[in-house]
Order: sequence, then structure tokens, then C-alpha cells
Amino acid sequence: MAAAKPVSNNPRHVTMADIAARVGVSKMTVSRALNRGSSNDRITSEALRQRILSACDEMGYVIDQTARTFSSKRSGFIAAVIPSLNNSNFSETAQGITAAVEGSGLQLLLGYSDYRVENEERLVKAMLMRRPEGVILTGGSHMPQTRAMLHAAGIPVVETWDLPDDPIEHTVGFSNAQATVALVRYLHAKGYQNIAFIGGTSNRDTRGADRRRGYSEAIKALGLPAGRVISFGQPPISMAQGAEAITLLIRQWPDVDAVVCVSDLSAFGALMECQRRGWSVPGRIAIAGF
Amino acid sequence: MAAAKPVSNNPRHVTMADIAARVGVSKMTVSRALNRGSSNDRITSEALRQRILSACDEMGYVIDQTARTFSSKRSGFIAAVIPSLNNSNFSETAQGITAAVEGSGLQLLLGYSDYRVENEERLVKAMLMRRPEGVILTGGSHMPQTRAMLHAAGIPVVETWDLPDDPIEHTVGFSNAQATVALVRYLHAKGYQNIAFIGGTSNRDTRGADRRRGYSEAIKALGLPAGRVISFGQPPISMAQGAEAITLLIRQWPDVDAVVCVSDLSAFGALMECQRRGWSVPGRIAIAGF
DNA sequence: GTGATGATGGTTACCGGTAACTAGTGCTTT
DNA sequence: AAAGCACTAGTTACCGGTAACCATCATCAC
Repeated sequence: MAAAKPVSNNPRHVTMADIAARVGVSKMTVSRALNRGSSNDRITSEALRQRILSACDEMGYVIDQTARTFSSKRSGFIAAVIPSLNNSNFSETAQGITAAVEGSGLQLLLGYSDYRVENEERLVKAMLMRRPEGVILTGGSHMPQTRAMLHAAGIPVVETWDLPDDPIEHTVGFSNAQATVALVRYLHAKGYQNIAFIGGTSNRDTRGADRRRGYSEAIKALGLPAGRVISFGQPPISMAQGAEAITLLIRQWPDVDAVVCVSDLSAFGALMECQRRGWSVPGRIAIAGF
Repeated sequence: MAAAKPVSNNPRHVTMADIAARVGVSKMTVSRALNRGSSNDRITSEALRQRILSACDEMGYVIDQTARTFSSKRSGFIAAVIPSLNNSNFSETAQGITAAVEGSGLQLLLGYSDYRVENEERLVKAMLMRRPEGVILTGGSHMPQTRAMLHAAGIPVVETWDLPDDPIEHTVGFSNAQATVALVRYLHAKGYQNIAFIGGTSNRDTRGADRRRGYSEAIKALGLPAGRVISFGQPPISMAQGAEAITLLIRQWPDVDAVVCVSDLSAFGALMECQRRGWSVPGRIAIAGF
């Protein structure tokens, strides 16, 4: 592909030196005029500054962030890895981070791992090569190599959507297992006795696996009938898969009166299927989504 | 925030020079060993190369992509702007691009504009500062300044999900208006006479607006009853909004026998509502989504 | 044996910004 | 009036890689 061509074979990119020559000042003055307001601010006279800015406009100059990063050791972005783009939870997380970061002059660089720690490792490596000023990860399960690289990078690391026992550094989240325990206890307190669980087939989705573990622990602790777990579909499981799962569930254990679904999406699919079949919710069966 | 701290205040990042000193060769040799297989390949003896690679491993060296980009003028990534993360169409586009780009050594940098051309302009500017090797945009409507910057950048630009009259450079897509015309014609050919349209309230979503325009043109050309347009909710409109919209629609024009929805999501919401109310689809009313 | 050739590794200069320091100016302060 | 200070702009060096060119050595054809 285009892998052999330089970024630009224009006459040449306009550089700061061109602007400086045009205005008749030094590069440094141009740099200072453009960086007004940054931490290493140096006041430039307003008239001169305006001349510089309009020269930039006229010549179509855009500062080279690459050179700037290289020189100042500040890349101006933070990296975030989420499992999937197409999941409102994670994309809302991304939107939230973007909003929070806006104004501090930082940008968000987003990557998605497709729920695979190997992909996460590759992504983290690629991102670290670009020297982010911080990294945000989803979940607390990572490859050893990933943890090592992040430690070596010497930048802030935040893990979200989980409460790992052994955090890399900071954590913003909750325990998926404990939250599911609470959910099962709540259903039990409401009088439900035969509580099932619907989730995906793979352990790739570690948060999903944590939720299943929490379910099993709670069931055991409460002395309820155990083993009522349907595993169906590759995470993230779809609405359609949620619908199929609840059909299987009712066929296998007709006495089930409540079901905990691994995600909102699967719960929604299950709910739809119940409505379609005319099973009253939560009369015939209660449905809870995570 | 952390906006005043350098990327790293470690003892110091391991650099290529450190590796070179350790192995007892020059920086250049290290560079060549690491870039084996790239376009400007120079064969390095395998034994030496292995010694270099293991030295990198031992010292935890990760190449500085910033410096590399700066020096070689090749950033190794392409930029894509999509309207929204949380839309399976666009996130699938993103996944497709990622897959296509994989193997060519390029990475994808993703940004979302929230359906606003002003945001798109800010994003494009921020991305161009990092010197991407190509840019992919969603849709064919952009701020004049955005077009100017992209032209000045001198890199390949691709517009998708649209077929603009005045493309910036390349286009991969289709005409939203023409496709909607075809859809209306198809419904008419099937015998439907009272065809309505459901879409969002704003023109921010230019593809949605194009679809509405195509709908109106087709209705007019076919001489069907016009004006049966429900505008409801800010794009991208949700399933719930699709459901509400169809309720309004039927209340206002009870004779409507087919409806074109601006998106799959709104069509799905409308479909659900019809099922809930016991209206047969496509008996009582036909529902088409874009 | 000698020049040509090819494989390998070294040298030098440079990419485009910014940090850190220096120099000149006008205004106070004592 | 001299010293001190606050501002502004200029100078120099450098970030960590790579392009382009150079030097060396072994191999080979004649």
C-alpha cells in the first residue's frame, strides 16, 4: 500500500521557521506566541502575537505535534483501551473520558481489544510507542507483559469497570462478582427461589466470568438450587442470543422463577422473548440484567 | 491536571543509543536490525540481529515512535472520523478499516464527531497535527476550513457513507438520497400508497437529511400523498424514539400503510411498538429501515 | 593479481520544535 | 545616578531516531 511514501511530498510543509522569517522574528517567538496559556507561558506582546497568528493563517501553518512531542516530551494525549466500540457502556465511558479530558488540552486515543487480552497487549504496546501521558484500561485482567510494559512506562494507569485484587496503579470501578452477589441476594430477598444465570460461553469476557462467579457464590451461600447456568454465544452476547438462552433455560428448568443476565443486552433479549411467548415479567419470571 | 508533568521522569527512557552501547555497535545498526522487513530494508547479519533484539528485551526498550515519525516523516497511522461510536454501522466500519489496515503496518486513530461538523473540524485539525498518512471521513458535508486543511495536508482523503457532489478526493459510498428514492419506489411497486417517513428533528445528521430529501422527492415524483413526515428526537434516534414516532404517526395519519425509517434502530423500535400494539407487520403497516 | 561487485556496518547531518540561558530595553527604587 | 527589576526577544543546544553517504572486507570474474 502507501507504506513507502512519505507523509507529504508537497513542495514542503510550512514550518515555524517559515513563519518566523515571514514576520521577521525568531522561531522561539513564534513558538511562544502559539503556546500562550500553556504551563511554560512567556508573555509576548499582543500586537506581535496577532501578526504571528495571522501569518500562520495566511500560510496555512499547522504546528507539527510530532516535533513538539519529540522536543517537549509531552505528547498531549492519553490512551484508553475498551473491549468493544459497539457497546453503549463502553462508548459512554469513552464519551465521559473525552468530556473530562477536554479543557486540559489532552486528547483521547481510543483502541478496542475485542475482549481479548492478547489484542489488549498489542494495543498497549502500540500506544506506548507514541508516549501517551496516561493509560486507561477496561477491567483488571491483563497479560503479564502488559503489566510490565505499563509499569516500565512510568505514567499513570487507571483500570475501570472492575475492582482487581492486584491493581496496576489506580482503579475506578466496582467488583463485578460482588455486585452480582448483591443482585442475587436482592432477588432472594424478594422471594425468588430458583434463580438462574445467562451468560456467554467463553471466559474471554473476564467481567462476565466474574459475574458468573459471583452468581455461583451467592447461590451456594444462600443454599439455593445450583447449577442453573445457561452459556450461550460468544461474548458480547446479543439480544437474539439472550432470547434463545431463556428459551433453553425454561425448557431445561421449568421451575426457574428469576434469571440474572450477564448484560443489559442479553436481559433485553430475554425480556422480549418472554413477552413474545406471553410469559408475564416479573410474574412468571423475573429478569435482571447487569 | 497532569498537564505540567513531562511524559516520564524516570531515571531516563532507554534509547537506541543505550542498546547500541550495550551491544557495541552503532545506533544505525540497531535501527536497521529493528526495521528488518520495512521498505528501506538493509540486511543485517542474523547473529548480530539476535544479539540486538535480546538486548532490547533485556533493557525493556520500546522504540520511540515519536522520534521515528519525526525523523522519517512516516507516522504509521491513518485517522478516521465517525459520527458516533455507539452505532453499529459506524463501529463496523471502524472494525473493517482496522482489519483492512492490519498487516500494512498502519494503525487506525479513531475520533467521533457526535454528528457535528464543528466537532469534526476540531478533530481533523487535532489529527492533522499528528501527521496521519491518510484521513477517512464519514459523509460528504464538511466545514470549508476542514476541506481547506485536508487539501493543504497533501495526504489521501476518503469520504464514506455518502456520494457527495463535490468530493474532497476519494469516495467510497452511495447516495443516501438516491437509495431512499429506490426504497420508496420499491414500496410503491409493492402496492403501498400512503408512505410515511420517520427521522430525527435536526439537520445535524446530514445523511439523515439526505434520506428525508430522497423520500420527499420520490413521493412527489410518484404523485403519492406528501407531507407524512414525523420528526422526533435528536439524531441518532433511539429505539424508544422510533416507537414513539410511529405512535404519533398512526395517530396523525391513520391511513398510512408503510413507513420508511431513517435508521435501522428507529425501524426496530417502530417494529417493536407495532408488535406490542398487535398491528401486523407488514400486513397492517410495512416498516423499512435504512 | 586486479578491479568490480555486493554485503555489512559506521558517520554525519538533519527533521521541527522547545528548554534554558542570555541580552537588551524601559521603569522603579533608593 | 546607579542598582534592581520586570519584560520581551534572541541564541544555543538538544530530543531520538533515520536518510544518505562512506568505508571496509570478502568474493568473484577475467
